[in-house]
Amino acid sequence: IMSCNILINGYFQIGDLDTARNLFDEMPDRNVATWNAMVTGSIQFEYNEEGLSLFREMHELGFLPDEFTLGSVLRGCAGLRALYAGRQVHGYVTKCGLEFNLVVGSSLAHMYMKSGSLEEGEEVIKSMPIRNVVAWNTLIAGKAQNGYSEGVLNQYTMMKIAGFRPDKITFVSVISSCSELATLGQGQQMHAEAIKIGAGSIVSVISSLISMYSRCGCLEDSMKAFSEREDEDVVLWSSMIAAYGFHGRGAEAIELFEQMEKTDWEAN
RNA sequence: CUUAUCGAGCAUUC
Repeated sequence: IMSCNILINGYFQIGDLDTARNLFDEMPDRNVATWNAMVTGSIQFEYNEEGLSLFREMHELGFLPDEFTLGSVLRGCAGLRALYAGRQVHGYVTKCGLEFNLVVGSSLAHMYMKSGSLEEGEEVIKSMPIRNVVAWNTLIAGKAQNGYSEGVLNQYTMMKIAGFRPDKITFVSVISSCSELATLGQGQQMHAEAIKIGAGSIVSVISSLISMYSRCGCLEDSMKAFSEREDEDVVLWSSMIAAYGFHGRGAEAIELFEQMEKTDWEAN
C-alpha cells in the first residue's frame, strides 16, 4: 500500500492525474494515506468538488480523516467558498480536538476568511495557543482580501512584536493593502523592510510594489521596481502594463505587451 | 508514504 501511495503522489506531482486515479482504482487495499493522496492531489489541481466527494466517500467507508485530510479538505472548501460544508468540517475538527493544530487551524481560518467570514476566521486564529508565520500570514492575507486594510497594517506590527519574521507572503499582503489605501509612506516603508529582509527582488513582491507605486501616482518608482526584477512572469509584466495604462501611457503599455508576446510564457 | 497562507489586470447583481 505504501509504495502505491508514493506512486500516486508522484503522479500527481508530475500532473498525470489519470494515472494516479487508475492506480488508486486498481488498489485492492487502501489506507488513510491513500485517500489523503487522492484528496490532496485533486484539490491541488483545483478539482475541489472531486476532492470533497472523495472525502465523503472515505468517511462513509469508515476511514477516519486525520490532520492531513482536514487540511486539504478545508483548502477545497475555501476554493469553493463552501461555508456550509466548511462549518461541517469544523464540527468534525472540534470533535477530534484538532482545532489547535497549526495546519488545521490555519486551514480553518483560511476557509472562513476566503468565504467572507472574517470574524470567524479571526476567532479561530486568536484561539490558537501557538502561531507560526503561516498562521499570521493567513490572518493578514484574510484581512487584506476582505478589504480590511487598516487591520492588515496593525496585524503586521503585532506579528513583528511577537518576534516573527515576515516573508514574501506577508509583504505581498501588506503592500497590496497600502496600494488599496494609496498610502505611499507606509508602502515605501514596507518596501524598505522587504529589502532589509532580502525579499526585495522576489517577483510577487515586485508585482505588488509596481501596483502600489502606480496607484500612489509614482509611475517612475513602478518602472524602477520593474527594472530590479531578477525573474520574470506573466503577473509581473501585467502589473507593469497595467501601471502604464493607468497613467495613460498607452504606447509603452503596448510596447511591453509586444515584447511579452515574444517570450514563451503566454499572455492570459 | 500524504496536509495549510501570497501578487497584476479584466469580468459578475442593480
